[in-house]
Amino acid sequence: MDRRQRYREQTRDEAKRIALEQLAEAGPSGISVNAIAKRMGVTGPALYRYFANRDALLTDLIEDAYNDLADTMQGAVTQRAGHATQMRALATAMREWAVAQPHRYLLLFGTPVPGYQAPMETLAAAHRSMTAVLATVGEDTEPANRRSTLYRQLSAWGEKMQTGDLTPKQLHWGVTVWTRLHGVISLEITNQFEMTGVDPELVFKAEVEALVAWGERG
Amino acid sequence: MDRRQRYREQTRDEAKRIALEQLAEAGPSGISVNAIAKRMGVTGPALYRYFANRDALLTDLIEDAYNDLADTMQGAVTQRAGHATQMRALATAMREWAVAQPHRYLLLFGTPVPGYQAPMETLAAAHRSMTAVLATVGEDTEPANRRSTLYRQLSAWGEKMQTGDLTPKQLHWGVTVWTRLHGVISLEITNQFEMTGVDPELVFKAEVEALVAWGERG
DNA sequence: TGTACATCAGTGAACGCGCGTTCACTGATGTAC
DNA sequence: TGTACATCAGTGAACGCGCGTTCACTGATGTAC
Repeated sequence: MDRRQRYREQTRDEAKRIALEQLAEAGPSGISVNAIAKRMGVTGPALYRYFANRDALLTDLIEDAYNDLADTMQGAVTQRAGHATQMRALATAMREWAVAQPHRYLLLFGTPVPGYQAPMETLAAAHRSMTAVLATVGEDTEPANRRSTLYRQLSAWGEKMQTGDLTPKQLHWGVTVWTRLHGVISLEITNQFEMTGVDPELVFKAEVEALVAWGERG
Repeated sequence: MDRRQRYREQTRDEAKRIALEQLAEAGPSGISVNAIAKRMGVTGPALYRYFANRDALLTDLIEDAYNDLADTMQGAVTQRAGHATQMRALATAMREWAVAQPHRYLLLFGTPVPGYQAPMETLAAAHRSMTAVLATVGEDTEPANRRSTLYRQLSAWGEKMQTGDLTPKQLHWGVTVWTRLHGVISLEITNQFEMTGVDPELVFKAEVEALVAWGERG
């Protein structure tokens, strides 16, 4: 029977669900094995049947978040056609995901968890989001200045990521999309706009349109 | 005699210095009253003569960091002339400050410290950085679309901040400078560029030049 | 279908540790006459 | 200049709490003949 295995997965999922609630309420350092167990109606050591230790649990949460975000962004892009349309869909999907669950976004891109070293497994999941961004890239018409250090580094990165025939200029565009969207989103979900009375969503949309305009200019 | 008072300040400063070391090593949650006292060769309760409690200490660190960053940015801008030159100086100063002490930058703009509510005092310090950004703003020639929601909110914010005769468009420029610089800087100091092999400084410089070019276009 | 054995979930005690904060107290440093 | 008093820094014990993790053990669930 695999009833045991199904039960194992349910228990793991419940533990992670509660861990996410703790993350939302008290940040990464608020995630406690003992407290999770107590809320599951079980003693602390019981959870060590399901996670090697606290860090393993954290790794699971991080990997899940990367994958969830990447799925959301991929989904937004692949269901649409045209670079401008894809760009807007990607940006909206990314922001809405982050605003709906700021603690998960900050788990990935906020202050690094002290003493925690991300294992290799999470890297693959992280790459998938960048792939979605690169799907919104337009054509590259002008010949690039291949001699600049930045473009050489971008080329090397593109080869490592197997992005196929994307030029350094296109990769640079992808990076810029990423940093600009992150800039507005991260300031929004850390409440930095609060004291200004300015709606972060409007700032975000304006930034997206600036990107679209720039993208169409080539 | 004010020997006592000078001694008080020295003790406060030493406590804050050690707190910053803890912040660098173990994040905000790694700041511990007892551990600070121990490293000062004193018992835990002694520090309650100098700080009402742990949150008051945190508030001090945050206020200091805001003021330090604002001073750095103000200094970079006021010593130079010309919008493009000021823009480059401001951006460089901001990035170098953040890269030199990422834990302090993240204390201000990273994941909010759970359970900590920033008091009003820190707001004034926060505003000073934005003022430095707004000093790099160019002329506004075109008439703005004053009917948009974003521009109305920006106007209200400008009046509240007493920015004088800056137009909504110029305020929007200031916000955009802020979000774009923060986007690259925050991803750099959370090591998100590490796995790409791309030098964040080059990405940053390219972003600054894009801002300069946009600023000169008007 | 029934019995013997293996697997595994969960318990409870324990280890060693650190935390923020209060309180009554001692002893040193300053102030006023 | 000397003495009486007030101020203040720091101590040590205590409170109540939570943490991650280990270990030997019980009892239930599954598997093999």
